[in-house]
Amino acid sequence: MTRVRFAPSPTGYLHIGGVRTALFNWLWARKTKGVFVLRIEDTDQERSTEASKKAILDSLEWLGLDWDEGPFVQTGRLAIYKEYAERLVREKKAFRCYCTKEELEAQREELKKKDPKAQFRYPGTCRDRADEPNKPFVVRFRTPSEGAVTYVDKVFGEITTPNAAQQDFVLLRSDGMPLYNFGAVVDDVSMEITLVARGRDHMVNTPPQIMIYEALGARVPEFAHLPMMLAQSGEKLSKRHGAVSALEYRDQGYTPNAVLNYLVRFGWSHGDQEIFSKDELIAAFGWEACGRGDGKFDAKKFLAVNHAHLKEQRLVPDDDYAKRLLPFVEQRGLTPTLAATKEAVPLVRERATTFIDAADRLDFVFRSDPVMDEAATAKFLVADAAPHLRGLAAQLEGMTSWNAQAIDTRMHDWLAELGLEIKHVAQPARVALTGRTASPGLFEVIAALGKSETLRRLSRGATLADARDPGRGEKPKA
RNA sequence: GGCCCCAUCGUCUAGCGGUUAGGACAUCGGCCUCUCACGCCGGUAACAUGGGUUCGAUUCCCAUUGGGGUCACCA
Repeated sequence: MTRVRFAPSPTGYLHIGGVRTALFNWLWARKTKGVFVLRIEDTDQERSTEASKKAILDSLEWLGLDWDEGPFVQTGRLAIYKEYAERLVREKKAFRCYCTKEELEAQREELKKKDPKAQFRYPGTCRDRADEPNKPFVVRFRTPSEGAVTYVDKVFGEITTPNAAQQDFVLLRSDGMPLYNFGAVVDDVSMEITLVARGRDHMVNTPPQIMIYEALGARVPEFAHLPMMLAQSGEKLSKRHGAVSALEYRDQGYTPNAVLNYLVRFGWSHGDQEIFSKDELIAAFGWEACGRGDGKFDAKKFLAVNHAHLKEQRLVPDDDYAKRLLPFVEQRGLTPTLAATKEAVPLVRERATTFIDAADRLDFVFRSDPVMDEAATAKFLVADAAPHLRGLAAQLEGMTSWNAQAIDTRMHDWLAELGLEIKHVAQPARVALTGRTASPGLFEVIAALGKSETLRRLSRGATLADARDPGRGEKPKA
């Protein structure tokens, strides 16, 4: 049984790099019908906050990365780390170190003075020191200076690191808190994790962690490291490069599966396929198709992927679309029903790149008096246009069946009689109905607004047009 | 600096010894067209460098260069 985990520390919002790590774990769990464990690594008391923890849970929930066990919280498991640490001390695989922070710091400074390039290594002063009651201590791992650790990474292949690169690293702080490597290993052992997938920035932690597994007599899990996602500049991706928090994308009107789709294609590929539903992702996912090179985040492609999802009924069905769109419409002070929202979705299906964009494009539908764009009004609601708008209204008034196709036919018949082309009336009508020069198709707009509302807006547009001199589009309103 | 890792269009990537080096985003033309989009057609654009191995290297090996990660009582 596969058991994987996502173990963020609650020291801020959930970063999209973190989402990617969670996603790869989640996909592997779902693909193998295994278990996805959520663990909160909150042993850094200074930086951990309850708000961050909530942001992480909210993010995962929004993204649909559901966990099967947890969330487990490390600060709730301190007794376990202590017990494991004591066991290692008893077995002489670890030892108590009574050196103070200041002493270590002084030694570091001393070394730096002699050779600025030399790296500080714990001198081993306490390795065989007798216990000293009532004196604070940390527990350090007794690292062998010879030999090497080798493991086979699921994406990077065989990795060998000499033990000489390691020192007697700290397992337990003097306040009883486990350090990352120790806490993670103890938890992964007791939660029976079979594969650890995480960012490449953790690759250096793997050898010492394997040492701990072996000292504990525990089975070493498999490891899979993911290449880094960097900013366009090549630096680490952070707030100054734009939106990096998962919830920001929610608030910008992205649909969760598109976020997952973009992130999964970053460092993983499946032939030429770019767009995936969640189920397709689960079916296609595998470590062998993961790349090893770091990459740069591309906001434009991300947007394009979101657009691709919003376009397809298959990926975002009308019901789902309407449910996610509605809050953005409400943000504009409008309160259509969910049903009305759903009816409007086809108008923007192929146009909207985000739900915010969709809400903007549909503003005229849900607002009884559409916001009239100044330039559009000045250009198209001119005196020449008034008769066309009234003529169109007259045609529509007589219609019995109200749908885009019928409206299309009726309008073209009418225009043919007059010897006009649609382009002569389309823009004035569009501005009268939507307030803008750009909108969904005119017949669809008319069909969506309904007869009485269409007639009302056309009449109002004609009135506005009357107020202008013929052929002089620049006149201000009276 | 030590240790570890990486290297195909601007970006994400396909390629797993022999290809006109493919796709997507972006970009530039064009078509479609009631606007905006969608869609369609086409263009520009990449194997970091130097050595090997091989009949033949983008592909395998080694260097160089470049980039990244990490060196805490953070995670």
